Amino acid sequence: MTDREALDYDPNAYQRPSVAVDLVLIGIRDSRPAVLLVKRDAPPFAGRRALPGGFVGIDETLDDAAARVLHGKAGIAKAHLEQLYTFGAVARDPRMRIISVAYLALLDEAAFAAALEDMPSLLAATITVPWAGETGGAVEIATPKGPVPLAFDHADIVALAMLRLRGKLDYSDVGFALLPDRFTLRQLQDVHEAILGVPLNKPAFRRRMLDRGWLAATGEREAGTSFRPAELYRFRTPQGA
Amino acid sequence: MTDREALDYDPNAYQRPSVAVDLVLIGIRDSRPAVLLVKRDAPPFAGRRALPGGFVGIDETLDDAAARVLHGKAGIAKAHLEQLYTFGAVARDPRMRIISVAYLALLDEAAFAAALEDMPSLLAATITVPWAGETGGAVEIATPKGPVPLAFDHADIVALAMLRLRGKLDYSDVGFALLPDRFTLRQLQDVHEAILGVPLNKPAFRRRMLDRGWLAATGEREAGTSFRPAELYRFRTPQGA
DNA sequence: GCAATAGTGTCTGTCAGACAATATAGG
DNA sequence: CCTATATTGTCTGACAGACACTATTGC
Repeated sequence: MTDREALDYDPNAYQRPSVAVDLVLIGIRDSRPAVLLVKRDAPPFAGRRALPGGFVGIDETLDDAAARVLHGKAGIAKAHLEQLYTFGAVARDPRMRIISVAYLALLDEAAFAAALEDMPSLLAATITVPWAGETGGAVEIATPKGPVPLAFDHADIVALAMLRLRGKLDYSDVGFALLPDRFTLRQLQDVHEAILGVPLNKPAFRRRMLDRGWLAATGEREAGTSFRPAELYRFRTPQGA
Repeated sequence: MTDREALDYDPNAYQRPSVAVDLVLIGIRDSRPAVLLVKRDAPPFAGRRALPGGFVGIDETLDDAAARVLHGKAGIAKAHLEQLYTFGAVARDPRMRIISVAYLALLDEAAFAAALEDMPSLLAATITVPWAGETGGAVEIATPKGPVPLAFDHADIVALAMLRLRGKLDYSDVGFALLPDRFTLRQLQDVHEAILGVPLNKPAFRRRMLDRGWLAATGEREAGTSFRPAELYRFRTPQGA
């Protein structure tokens, strides 16, 4: 029996990796996608920015660990959370073997701003996706002061998060997770344009969204405009399907 | 400092979960999707069928672990392998905490048959997906002798694999991973129909596939038919995009 | 020539993009 | 009335489904 085969029978005989979750907290700021980052105090990558993360407890599910990090490290009570991908390169953390389950977390503009307010240690950086079409290349993560290099393989994780977001935007409800409870069609279109990085045709967008049956008109109108106010809609989880 | 917070700072102070990979080996048999299963010898679920899997070594990546299981447990040298999802329910294995990274592996008909031949311990079971539209419900896994109950949460993993396969079929190259190097358009359509579970329109399917630019005509024809032989095509990885 | 399937042409409905016209709120 | 944006209407081109027709091979 080789060492490799022994792994199949006696997991206790071998060293186990640590398992962590890392969160890509995304919101829309000034019509651009942005991500919330923490600052690392200790080596490796001391001083660099990183995704909020934490180890998975032996008695907690991955989703629970993600929710705990969301609450503890970002001070956010509730957000759309979905598992993204699991990163398992051997040397992705130079200290020891850590396998990281990445989660995508989506915040509306108010929740994003509130998190920044409540946790001054957080930094918001805008994400720019070079229009590389399908294949997910690198993304630029920057503040007005300049680019923000990330620790570990976290830039890859953000890039994958944007790719996933783009892919799911049109056929799933992720777009609504970036908006408040009530929103106008223009706000919804702004979110889609920010994620996709391209302008969209207004009448076509309206038709498509309304025909999907996901929107319920509230009868209310937005306030505070100096022009014709738009109708407020609410996301309605699809019925029959 | 609470126990939870301590996890963030000292991973060695707490027990680590084991990490495994499980493979959903899918091929098309008799125009139906099928999966390759191993038989469990030891408890829990002794005697039941399960997905081939193994623990992840401390010095191997997740992809490497998946390739090792592919080779060792299924006797397959090469297949399309892609990470599917990571399952982390606390009690998914009653013995101990095992987090499993599920992989989707796609085999063409010959490779599927060869694996069955080479490893007599493998069982091929057909997968039937109830036409539940989008939301991924349960799938039926059965042989001609009857339904095959799976160990652990492996039935959920197979269900997710089918959902992913259906979702990616039309816009990615996964369909070609289920076919040999050279194939006819009819074979390609058969694969799509088997995965989607619905008949497709022949002229529209041909147009769509040829317009995508993924197919290269070989000039050769299939042999052994008693009627007009179809042209053989080869998958050509997209150029410009 | 016959059987059976490969491959093509054409019609039609659906739908997105483009463009423009109309509606409406505050000032 | 004027400004700025919401909302709607219409035209057009791209494309999928339906259906029928032609092509080709073995027998």
